Amino acid sequence: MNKQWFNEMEARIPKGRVRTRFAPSPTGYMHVGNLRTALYTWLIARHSGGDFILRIEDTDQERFVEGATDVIYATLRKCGLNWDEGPDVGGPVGPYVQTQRRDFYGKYAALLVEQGVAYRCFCDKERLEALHAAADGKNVGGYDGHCRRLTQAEINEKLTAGIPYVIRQKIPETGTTTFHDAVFGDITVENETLDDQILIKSDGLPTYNFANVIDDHLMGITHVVRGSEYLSSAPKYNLLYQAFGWEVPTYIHCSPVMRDSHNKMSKRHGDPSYEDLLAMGFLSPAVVNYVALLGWSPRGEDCEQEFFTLDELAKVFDIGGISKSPAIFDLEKLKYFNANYLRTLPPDEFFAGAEPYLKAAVKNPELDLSLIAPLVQSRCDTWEDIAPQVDFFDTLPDYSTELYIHKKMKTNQENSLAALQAALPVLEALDHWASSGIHDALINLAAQLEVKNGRIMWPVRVAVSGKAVTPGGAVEICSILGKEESLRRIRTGIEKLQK
RNA sequence: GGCGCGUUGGUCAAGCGGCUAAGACACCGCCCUUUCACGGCGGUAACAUGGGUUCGAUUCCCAUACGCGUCACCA
Repeated sequence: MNKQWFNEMEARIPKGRVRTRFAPSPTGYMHVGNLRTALYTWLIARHSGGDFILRIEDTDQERFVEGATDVIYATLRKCGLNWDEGPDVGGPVGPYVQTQRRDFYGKYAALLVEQGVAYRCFCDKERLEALHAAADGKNVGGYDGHCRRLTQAEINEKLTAGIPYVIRQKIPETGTTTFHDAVFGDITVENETLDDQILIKSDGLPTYNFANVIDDHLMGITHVVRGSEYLSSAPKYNLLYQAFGWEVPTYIHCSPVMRDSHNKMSKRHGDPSYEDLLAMGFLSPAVVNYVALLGWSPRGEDCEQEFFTLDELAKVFDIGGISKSPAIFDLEKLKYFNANYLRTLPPDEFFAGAEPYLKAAVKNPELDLSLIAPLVQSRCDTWEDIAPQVDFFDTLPDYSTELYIHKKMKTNQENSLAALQAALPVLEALDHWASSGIHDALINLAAQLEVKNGRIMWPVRVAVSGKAVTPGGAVEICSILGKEESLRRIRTGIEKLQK
């Protein structure tokens, strides 16, 4: 065995700083749970001024999906989760794609075989399936250790015969193994319940569990964030680290993000991915903010704060705030976050984001969209809420005169007709069409007629919008529509009411 | 089934032996107001169950129930 090579690998490992990694497999898209894992991983690194590394785990060739890595890159970028090392940017401990590291795993596995901590297994599929069938749900788990007992002569014989083999980890038959997790604490299991798991598959590629241990060590990873579904395979890692004499990183297992109390969020159920949420009109920072709070909460003096920028999160994020129990993804609460982000956007940024949605609903080039935008800024959960609110600017909907009836305003069809008939000449007389003038004219009219403002405002607003609920009031709408169109709509209202 | 993990209001959650058990979303009411929204104020609503330990348990321990995960040459 080439000792020199192992020493060189060790020498590359950066020491003395926090290093975390996000290690997705390119098998699908970025789901909310993945995003959260990436976020926590990034936050832990940034909190300590450490390194955040991107590693692609593509050891399952059957599940490889073309283009999936691009989605990962794009999502991470859009969220602001920048990485210091990765397949595209390189780094001191590359390569950062597992299939490009396949020789490494073989060498370390051979080392374990040499030490007697792992062994070659020549059992074929049929035998393993028979084993499974015999076990049939009984408490005898996994592999029976058949090839453990092969003599060296038998091994050599099979090797020269070219029989394909895997390399399995030799788990002690007695005793217990204790594994420590930063979220779940100490977990102790009986070794006899542990399976002699496969380290190297017969295609020569490592299994997830083995590749993880090797890569995390070789890349100097100090904190491993992953889903709690890996919790039960974690104790076996300790045995591996022990065998190599390596330091075990801090493990942080996170409970899943659920769609309801029984099921995880999943593409299969049609749950939205990060990309889907953006397409649904959500803002990336709002999604990130909300997702951060699904399974983590700030403690101490920040414990009542819920709005955080990425930088603020990096500052206050701590592992102790991660929750053990699963969290249900609540679209209503995401909407609340999004509405808040939308509202606090500077007006020009809001307009920039809203413009495409405004254009889709208001085609008339005469109308100034930049005047409509501020009207909807405090009235949207997502961008998608814009169009249905502003479409009346484009064309007056055919509405029922019932809309003129309002209990609190004390309006009905008759007095609305009168109000419109009174308002018409007053507005016609205005030669400068602007909010303040329109406002004063209508308020003065109300005063003159000795009625509450609403008695005039409500009918006018209904007449110019054809809706019971509108962004902005009569004055704003009239001013945006322009004199000619406003008067035309008021006349239409009068006609409708006269019928 | 074995093993592991979890369980505070409908939801996210604080709490880490002593509290009238925070806060947020949603919901309801009031105020503001020319509608709606925003904003302000207030309200309804929770420690899964049973045993211990303790002067005292949401908090510690043990059962039970329910839920989740895992028992692959998938990650």
